[in-house]
Amino acid sequence: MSTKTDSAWAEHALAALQRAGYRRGGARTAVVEALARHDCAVTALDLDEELRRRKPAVGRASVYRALEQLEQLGLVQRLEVTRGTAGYERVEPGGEHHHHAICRHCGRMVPFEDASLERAIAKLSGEMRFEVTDHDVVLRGLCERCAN
Amino acid sequence: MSTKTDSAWAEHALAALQRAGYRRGGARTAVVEALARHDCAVTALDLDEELRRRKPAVGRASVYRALEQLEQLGLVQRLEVTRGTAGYERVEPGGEHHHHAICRHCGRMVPFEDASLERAIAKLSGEMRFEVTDHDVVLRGLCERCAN
DNA sequence: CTCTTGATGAAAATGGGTCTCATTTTTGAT
DNA sequence: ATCAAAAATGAGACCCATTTTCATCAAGAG
Repeated sequence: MSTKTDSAWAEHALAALQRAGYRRGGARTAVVEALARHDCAVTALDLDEELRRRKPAVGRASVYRALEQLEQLGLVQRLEVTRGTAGYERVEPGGEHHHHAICRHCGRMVPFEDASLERAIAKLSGEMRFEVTDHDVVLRGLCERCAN
Repeated sequence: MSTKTDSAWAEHALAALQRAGYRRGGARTAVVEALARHDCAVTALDLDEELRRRKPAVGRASVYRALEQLEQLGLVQRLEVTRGTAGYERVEPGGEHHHHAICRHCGRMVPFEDASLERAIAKLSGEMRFEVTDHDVVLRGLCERCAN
């Protein structure tokens, strides 16, 4: 969970996109680079605003398109951060990932990871008559600050 | 998971609402009864459509209001069924609940429950500096039919 | 270099979900 | 039972995240 740009992920993602048959495009690349700069879920509109003002401005449609493609390829994870708005964050190639506890009151997201949780899900996925490719766990409640 | 109306839950919910200080109201009661008739997540708009045409028609605002109040009291569980639309389903008084595997392709929801998963989440909730009141687990992938 | 096709952005369209407000019910107090 | 205060309700306007449209541009095959 460093705070600097995860250029390793960016390269990984760009390569995967090319491999998937997508052409090289400025907008999509900009979205990938922006995601590489964020350590936790970002809203599509946040990215849009962030990329709108750039030499060649990136359009909102391109942001959404890129996010969808990245999600499809398993390069980013999508989750609902507040009623009606989704957040996106990169998925590390290794497979390790975290989940989130979201405060009902202030919206703060607290990331966490837990091996036994993952184990339970993996076991379950194998036993079900359903081809599980992804999973999402969201804990809801009150964060430390809002608990009072 | 019977297919007939769960009137026990309806009574439970109505009582809880009253206990919470809400007055008796036709619209809210209608929403509770409608939820009691569904065994798995229903969309707010589905409920709206279902209740709109009734002796005293129920308005959309009332449906959303009732659902929010019910969710607040832990009587119903909310989950994102498709991009941008939430589904609601009753929570049995006992505390036992199920989660869902949602098909990326056809949207079908397959409910499931797993004790070790719940155990992992409970343990985690206790260890975190966060007051967890609810949790959501969603598995995504392809259902039996769409897997081919 | 040229052509085909994917990529892009601006703007309009969608569509859940929320808000407002005038009106009707509930319910505690009289 | 009667009343007034407060809550509940429904229609419709409104909001806002996301999607679609479409005209234009650029990437890459040949």
